[in-house]
Amino acid sequence: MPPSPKKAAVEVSESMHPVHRTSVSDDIVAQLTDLIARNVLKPGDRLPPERELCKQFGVGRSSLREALRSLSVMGILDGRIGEGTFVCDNSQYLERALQWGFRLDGKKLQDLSETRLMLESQNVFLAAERATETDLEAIAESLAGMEGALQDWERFLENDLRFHLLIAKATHNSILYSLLETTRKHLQEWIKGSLSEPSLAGPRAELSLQEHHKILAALRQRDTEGARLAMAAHIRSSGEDLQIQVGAD
Amino acid sequence: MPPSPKKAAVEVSESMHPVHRTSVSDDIVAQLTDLIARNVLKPGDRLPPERELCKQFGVGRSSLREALRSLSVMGILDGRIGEGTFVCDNSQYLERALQWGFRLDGKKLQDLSETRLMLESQNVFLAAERATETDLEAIAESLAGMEGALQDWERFLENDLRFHLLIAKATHNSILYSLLETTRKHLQEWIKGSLSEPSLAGPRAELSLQEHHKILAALRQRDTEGARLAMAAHIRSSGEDLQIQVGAD
DNA sequence: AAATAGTTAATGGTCAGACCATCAGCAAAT
DNA sequence: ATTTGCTGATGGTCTGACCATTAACTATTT
Repeated sequence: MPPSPKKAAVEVSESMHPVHRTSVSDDIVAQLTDLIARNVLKPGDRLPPERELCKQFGVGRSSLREALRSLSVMGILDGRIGEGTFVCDNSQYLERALQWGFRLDGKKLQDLSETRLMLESQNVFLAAERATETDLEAIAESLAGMEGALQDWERFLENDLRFHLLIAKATHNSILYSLLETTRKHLQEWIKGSLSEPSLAGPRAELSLQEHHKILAALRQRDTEGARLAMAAHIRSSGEDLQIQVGAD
Repeated sequence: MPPSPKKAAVEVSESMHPVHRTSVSDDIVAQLTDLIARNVLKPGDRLPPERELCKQFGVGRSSLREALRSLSVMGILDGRIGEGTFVCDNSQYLERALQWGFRLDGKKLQDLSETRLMLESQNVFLAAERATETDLEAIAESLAGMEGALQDWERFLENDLRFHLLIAKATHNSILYSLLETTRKHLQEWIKGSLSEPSLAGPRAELSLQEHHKILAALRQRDTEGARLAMAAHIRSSGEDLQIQVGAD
């Protein structure tokens, strides 16, 4: 043996790099998602039976099922006993993904409402430019629904939500719509969880209605800046109101 | 047998509702995500061995593994051979989820860049209010990095990206940061795919530098509106430039 | 002929057991 | 004190079996 007391190991880091240990099911997930992303597998399509996919991929059924199940959990595939496995026709992948993210990432309430403020402001700005007559009609309808539900808090809120989502839809930008929808939903759930009583009676509802009318008016006039300001004011006002209720808890 | 030729089936839809057949692995996924969302399982924690979890849940190993694997694919769990299964310490669940969403949801390029414009504008606005001295220093450093890499296109872009992400970070709003980061990354990949040559030599880089300097100056002066305008102008300008290159394809 | 009931094959869902690959920890050897 | 080799624990994979449900077909009844 060489008597050298301290022999440094050969340094060959340049010529070799860590091996990539890719698990079988991860590989299958990657392949399938690729097929879906490239639209080779279209929503509604039926995959071959599991036992046959096993042969095609050359893997055991467990590994294959781990991959399929992963995609099912994410809302991308849908397996039905006796029928087969299908690609979900929802195509709302971004929304689903966002829900998972919000659910697990314990975000601060302030960050959430800040994000919402930005989204709503920008959405109404774009909507003022792009809303079609049909869009405006639908928005007006939801506002009418609010007016007709001053005594029914549940229905009032429902139409309130519809009003805002219809505006987002009127941007004709599906990303902005998805972002606002999930942000709002998550925020609403958060509130529901920490607010025992909906309360919020007469005067607040009247004010809210007034604010919504202002927004719709700006939209109709294609007043982008005015719409943005009206929306920001509305959200700030309702936010303050909420603050009071939560704070008084 | 009753001789009635046409006996209508009993209508009891009111008193019975479709049974909820919940698959075993879905149940486990729900339980585990709940534990994580409620912080009972903290990032870095190690789960019991699979064979023991099987007993605790009272399920077979396949079903359990389908659940664990689903969470692994989503970047929530991390299984290491010989060591165990751990809760990912990333805690960037929202980012991961967004990546999945963007990957599968074939979004229009215009929607993406529009979303990016909004995020960057709003982020720089908030950053002008909230950036700490450390934040500003880091941003200035990345700008210096750009200046020192006028000949190295790769490094220039790298510092460019860093500049924008540091601004997003300076908002101290993790949601806005995640949204911008994933949107940008996805956009960049999209571009890389449809752009063979990076080209874009001297004059464009100089202009870009100038715009970045304006943004930083506005940030330093806490000029929220100025920062927003500078950023919007910058993105529009670089967007037009990109349009030319892609269009000239 | 039409509606109903029963049968069968296909398919996803679950379980059990086995084996492999890899890692941490420890003991033995140098 | 460092290296080497062993061992048990653990995730990863495969196989085969059985169950539950569905659709399609067949036989029966009306």
